[in-house]
Amino acid sequence: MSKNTPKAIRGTQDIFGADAEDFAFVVETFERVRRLFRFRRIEMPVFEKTEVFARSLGETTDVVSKEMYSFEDRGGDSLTLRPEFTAGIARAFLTNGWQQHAPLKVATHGPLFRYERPQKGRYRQFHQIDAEIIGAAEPQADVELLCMADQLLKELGIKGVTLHLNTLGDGSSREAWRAALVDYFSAVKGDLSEDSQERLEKNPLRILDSKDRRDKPFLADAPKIDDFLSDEARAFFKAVTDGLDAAGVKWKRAEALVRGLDYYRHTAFEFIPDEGSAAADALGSQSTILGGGRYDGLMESLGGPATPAVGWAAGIERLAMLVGEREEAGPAIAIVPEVDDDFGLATLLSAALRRQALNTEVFATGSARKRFGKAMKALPAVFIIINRQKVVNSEYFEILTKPNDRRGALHEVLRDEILDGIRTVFTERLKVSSMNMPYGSIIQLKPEEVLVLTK
RNA sequence: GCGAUCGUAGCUCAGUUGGUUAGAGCGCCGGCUUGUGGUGCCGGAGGUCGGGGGUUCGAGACCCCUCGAUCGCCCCA
Repeated sequence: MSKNTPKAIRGTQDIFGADAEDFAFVVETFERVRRLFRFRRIEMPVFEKTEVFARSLGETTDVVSKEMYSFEDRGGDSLTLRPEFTAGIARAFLTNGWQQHAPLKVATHGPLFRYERPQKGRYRQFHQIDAEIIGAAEPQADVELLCMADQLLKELGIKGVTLHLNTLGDGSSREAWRAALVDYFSAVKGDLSEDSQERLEKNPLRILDSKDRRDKPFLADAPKIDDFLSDEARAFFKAVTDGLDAAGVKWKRAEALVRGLDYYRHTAFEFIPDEGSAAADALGSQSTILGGGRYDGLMESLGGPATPAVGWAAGIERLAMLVGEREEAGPAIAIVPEVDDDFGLATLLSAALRRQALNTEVFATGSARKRFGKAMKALPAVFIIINRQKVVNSEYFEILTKPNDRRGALHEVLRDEILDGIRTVFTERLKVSSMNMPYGSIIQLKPEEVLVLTK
């Protein structure tokens, strides 16, 4: 590589091969589960006016104050690449009059941008799947959303992950709790870590999940949200947990679980790998794989009517790390024309087979030997080798259908389907009633038959 | 924004206390062998050792800066 070749931007990734398969598997599974739960697909712009994020997330949050990709466009407007989905969806809900569809269940996925230090499972351009229920104040909405998340993780085959659940109460409960925490921690401020002293000013709730040893002694006796919950908030949370129990979704109360962004109320949750699990190992310090909560305050911060809503998002890269290696599957059929003159016949066959919904790849570069070697490496279920033979004065073609023994067991079931497909192509084209074609059979075609085939 | 480790061919890595034309395996290209084929053998292309500066008779190795990667902290999915 020349030193003049531009490099990828820090924190971005080019995804290829097995990793790309993992990524696609996550997205495809999400799409399937989304339909099962009847969430409607939406597409959102990748950038918005900066104020969309500044007003909804809160000016003082780290995301807004130092992690946004903001720029001025040619018209002088301040725009920002979306650092999350929720704010943009809320904006769309308000500007498009989607109130008429409320309660509205929507889902989307795509890239997000945050100027952060890259590390394991964390990038500057990263990707999330996202689900939201807007305009539903009932705890049933929280339950349905969590059921969907739970089923998604199960269908992805991710094990050793637990739903950690908490309530932040309604607006007034949350404020009372926050004030009590500030009082409590201010009294011992000098003994707290520097980080937590700062959090005391900016985000006191966050002190609760501090990892610093100096903070730990004070955490157990800190004020609990449960002592500040209004009767309504308590009833709401109970309805959520009862619903989860009814649906068979396992959960664990996590009193220290809070949300960083200002707009959250009531339910807050994260799916976190169990300690010592393979999932925890694979993720390093990026422990949360799916997180969200209720954000009843958001719409008002954007100047809209009070609108209750609840949602979650999950990092696709993180999920992809947990779904296990998905190899790129080999082709069903590999076609190897031994000489270039037979490339036309190979093209004809591949086109016909693809129309039969059989994925097919043609190997036609290098010597016959190399062609076969490359076809081997692609691990097809079946080979079709086109071999031109000369016998005395006439020329004929041999078409050899050969199952791949190397991965025989894997393709056992597939083979019959594949050979059926090949048989169909030949019998239809040659207008013969049937064609015997067991594994390893050789079909000899005269030039005039090839002519019929290629017509 | 802070800290630690690292950066040699397309990939995975060797490269001894600084000492001649920087190596291997895999991959790629070509040839031979074999001849219903996945093997073996031979050959070839491909590196200003991330970039810049410095120390030295001499730097891939040492020092500084910078860029990037990885893993933590903060924050967060």
